[in-house]
Amino acid sequence: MAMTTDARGSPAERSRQRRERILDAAAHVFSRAGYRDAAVDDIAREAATSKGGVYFHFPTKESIFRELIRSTAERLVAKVEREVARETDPVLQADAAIWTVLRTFAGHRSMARLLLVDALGAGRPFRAELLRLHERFAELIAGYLDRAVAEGVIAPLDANVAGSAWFGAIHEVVLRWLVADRPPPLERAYPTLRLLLLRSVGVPEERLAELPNR
Amino acid sequence: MAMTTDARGSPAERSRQRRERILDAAAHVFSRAGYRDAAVDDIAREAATSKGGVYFHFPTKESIFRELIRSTAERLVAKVEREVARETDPVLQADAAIWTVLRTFAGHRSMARLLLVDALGAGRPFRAELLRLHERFAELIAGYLDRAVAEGVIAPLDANVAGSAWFGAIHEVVLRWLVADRPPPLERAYPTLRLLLLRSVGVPEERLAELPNR
DNA sequence: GTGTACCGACCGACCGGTCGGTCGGTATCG
DNA sequence: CGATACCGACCGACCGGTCGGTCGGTACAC
Repeated sequence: MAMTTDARGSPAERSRQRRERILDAAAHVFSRAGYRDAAVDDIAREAATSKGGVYFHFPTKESIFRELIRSTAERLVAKVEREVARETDPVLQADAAIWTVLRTFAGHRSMARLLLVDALGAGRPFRAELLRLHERFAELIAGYLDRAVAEGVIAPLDANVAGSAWFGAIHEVVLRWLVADRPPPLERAYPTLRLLLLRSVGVPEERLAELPNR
Repeated sequence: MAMTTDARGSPAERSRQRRERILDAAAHVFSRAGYRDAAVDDIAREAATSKGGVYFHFPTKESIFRELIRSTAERLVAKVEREVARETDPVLQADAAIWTVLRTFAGHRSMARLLLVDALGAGRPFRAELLRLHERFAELIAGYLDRAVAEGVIAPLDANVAGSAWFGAIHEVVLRWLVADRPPPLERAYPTLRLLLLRSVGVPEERLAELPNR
């Protein structure tokens, strides 16, 4: 009845799956131990393969981590942009972005750990990459704010600083949730955070009153 | 005329100076290479002493770093509290805190690097310590906000979330300044940041108009 | 004043462990 | 019989920490 081996699919397919298994294991190990303290041997063990097996699929330890970060961030950005695109009003777009980020992180705690915590302990090159990621999010936000200014919804402001500040505020709130012992649901911070952020750029109180409930 | 040796002061005094020299060198090396990549030999070389000399004054590499972080943070918190105490109005207090932090970091770039960037790459125990530091600052801010609420200057809000958000916003703006190639003066972000933060908690526009110029 | 005993400060060769990466080999499949 | 995938023993760089030893003072006796 049950197959005696799990040798399903073509060789190419099996190889792809193995690669994926290694990536999954790596995500696990990295977010448990941090980049430096995660040994390739640990990843190999958790992926039920060997160090040689890992190095067959990836040239370096660093490349595993990079790929993990890149694809994770990619998915998040895409998700945010998709949700934002469903709205046309800049205020609602900003709100949707905040909500999507919080909700996604809330549902993927270890992914969040990887992206926000571990990547920092990984040495120079990663920090640079991570900071570019920060920048990317900050610019995403700055873009929405600029459009809000252009449409006259809010008064002009330095969108770069505001983008960084928004990103930093969200980042820190998520970080606190990540490192707390038994944290309340992340979503609970949403109403306060949304109010703070929207008010900070001068969205008028009337607009704030008519925001959707979540 | 000039002394032929630089052997000034009592032995005890010389020892204290040496210790200080090592601490200075460590700050340098740590903020250049990050904790993990900073070898004790490097610190020794930069302090014009030897590894053994370093280990005479400090029990472990970790202890050097801890002392550096602790004393630096201590000084900053004390400075902020001193500046805040010169004001009585909660809004002006918050403004003074923001200004003090920005101005201090602006004047001590490598110190800021140490505190905000390197400490993160230093492994588990430091991250914990660093996060307690975040918490401390966030609570400092939350305290001011609570008082502002109590005095009826702003409407009630979740001061914990707001404290984290404020801290995160400031943190990120400073971080961006730290890692930029040739950044504009950090103080230039101050007007925007101050406006964002104070508005975010609902300080009325009239109050914002009467803030001091810097 | 000077010999002597002592001590804190400092030196740097060395040890031991860790870990990323390599390489010669083997198994499995088409 | 090749090629692809995989294995795991091994290498070597690196680095925190140790330890036996040196050296410049200082105190004190005489």
